[in-house]
Amino acid sequence: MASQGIDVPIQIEQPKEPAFGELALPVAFQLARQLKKPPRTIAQELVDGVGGIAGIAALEIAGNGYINVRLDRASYASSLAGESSQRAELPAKVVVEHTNINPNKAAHIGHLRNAILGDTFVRMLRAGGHSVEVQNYIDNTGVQVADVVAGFHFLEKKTLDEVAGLARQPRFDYLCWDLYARISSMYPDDPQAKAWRTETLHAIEGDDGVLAEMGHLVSSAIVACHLRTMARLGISYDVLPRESEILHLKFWASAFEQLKERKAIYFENEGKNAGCWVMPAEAFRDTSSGDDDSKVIVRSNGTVTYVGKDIAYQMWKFGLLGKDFFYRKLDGFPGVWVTTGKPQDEAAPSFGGASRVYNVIDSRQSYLQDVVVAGLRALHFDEAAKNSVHFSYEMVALSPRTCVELGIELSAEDKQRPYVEVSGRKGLGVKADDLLDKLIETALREVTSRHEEAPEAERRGVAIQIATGALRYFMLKFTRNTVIAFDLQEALSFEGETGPYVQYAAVRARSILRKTGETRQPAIPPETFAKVLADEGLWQFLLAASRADFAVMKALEAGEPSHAARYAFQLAQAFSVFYHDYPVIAEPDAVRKHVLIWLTRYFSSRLEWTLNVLGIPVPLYM
RNA sequence: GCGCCCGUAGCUCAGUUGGAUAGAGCGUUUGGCUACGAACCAAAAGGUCGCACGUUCGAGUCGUGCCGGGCGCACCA
Repeated sequence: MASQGIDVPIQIEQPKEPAFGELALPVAFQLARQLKKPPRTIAQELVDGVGGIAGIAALEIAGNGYINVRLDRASYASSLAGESSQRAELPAKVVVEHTNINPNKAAHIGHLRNAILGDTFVRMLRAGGHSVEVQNYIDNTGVQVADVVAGFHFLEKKTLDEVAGLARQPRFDYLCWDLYARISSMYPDDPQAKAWRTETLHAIEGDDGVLAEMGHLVSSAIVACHLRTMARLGISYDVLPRESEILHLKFWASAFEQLKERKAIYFENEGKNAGCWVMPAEAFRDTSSGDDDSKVIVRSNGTVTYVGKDIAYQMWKFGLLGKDFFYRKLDGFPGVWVTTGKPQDEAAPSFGGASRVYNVIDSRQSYLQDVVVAGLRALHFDEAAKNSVHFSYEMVALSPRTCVELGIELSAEDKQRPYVEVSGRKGLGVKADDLLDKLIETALREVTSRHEEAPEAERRGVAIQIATGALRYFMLKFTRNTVIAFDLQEALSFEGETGPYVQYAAVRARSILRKTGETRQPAIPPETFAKVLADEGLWQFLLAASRADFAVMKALEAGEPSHAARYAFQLAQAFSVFYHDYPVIAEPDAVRKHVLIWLTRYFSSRLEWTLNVLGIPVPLYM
């Protein structure tokens, strides 16, 4: 067989993505082995047999036996004219759940990474035509809320009214940040403080008395603070499922029955877990090494652990629990719904019931995420288990240099480390709002130095957009499994590989288009394209811009928002070169000028589309 | 002890699933503003891809073993 021609299917016969452009394929080497022929012979056969792809490409042999696909530039450019990035909406619903609001303190840089990564991925999913619902889990009954409440009540002797007064302050979360750190530092050597916490926790669990009421007050006030902080970055959520409702509506009871019935968990009679309901270790981990630590799901006192609640919640996300929350609109946040324990008058949309779920939680939680998925599998919800994705990312730590700048004292040991972990308990970290304020202030100085004449409010608006772009890009430029050693100077930079660099390209392109005065994309005949695009620089620029859709979808497939961000940067770089090398307005040749305007407009629309997916705004000027 | 992640230029990071001469940004040195705004561009210097075997036409990428660093492994969430 295969005595003449090639009968092995190869991808270049029908390229899925001609926009991938002029690329080299090592097919000759791959096929040479299968067909037991020299690579150069294979290459020649390919070129002879397959040349001419979809009428706009041709194959040619490179010097080393590789095969290049060459696009016909004029046809390719003409084919881009009517292109749009509209995609048919896919019927299946995707839920993206963040777990980043611990309603006990201000949001910090760790929360920012969670929110920006998750929000960008949501935008990518939507660009891909998926119907997406965004949730944020509110852990409003745990010890962390209890810590803050105990701090107000026992340590500061505040009454409910006094705390309510404080909660009306815009930066109430800052106050709790300090209080939380203060009371946490007391626990190691103050038994009384521990007793305060225990008492508060009981009160919150029983949902009774002043302490419980203070718990509601504190957690909802801090949730509002978080939502305001994230809104500054263009991030919002559709629904906030609260742990309190998971408890009160007895979500766990339903899950518990199913788990028992399917024998996914069992009652332990002996050993250290005696009296608990546990999930056997082999369900969620490889136990061949002899390590068989089972996971406690229900404690010996009859209460359910976090993982148990999370299994019930995960079932609900897939519509497999047989129960639902009640919902009400959240005051002050249009479009945001929150769960409640009682039926409401308002007609709420239907939440949950997804076919796929992404849980955006940092990689330290991977063990627990595995247990949750194992729970689904043990219940024979194999589809749901397969479609439960832990969208994990590494933590944000602080660079030692930044700790010094912030006046944080480091132990001799910490100074040796490459980075220092953020710790809410120690009050060690950079608050999200502080960072944003600092970015805005820096951006405003830059804007003012360039546009003194502009009104202050307008300059401020531009500065906010620049700050948003800088922060979002900074959090996205790292791949998910890279630990970010947060460096303040680096984050505050507006030069080089940064959000503002990309925004600047968009702004300059707009400026050219504004000055040329043309509002529509000029029609260019193929012969003109062929002539002008013979210029290698212009051709490469066009090719780069035409890859926007492909690059974003590729990033979506890889689950890496950083790839999309990096593409935007590379495209901006290509424009900077174009901008420098090809003066558009001053171009004397009218025909060539038309093509340059066409290119600028095409670039502008592709970059702005990409920036929109990344949640990075384009300022009026910079 | 077990599991997961990381080790690439002085620093911070990419590397499109095994392909051509390993790339960006920052920093350093040098050159470019009468503006489509220099938040930019051009050029130079800078690499034993932690180490060693292995797999194959081909390894930064896959396998095994070491070395170094980080994070998990609760009746906390």
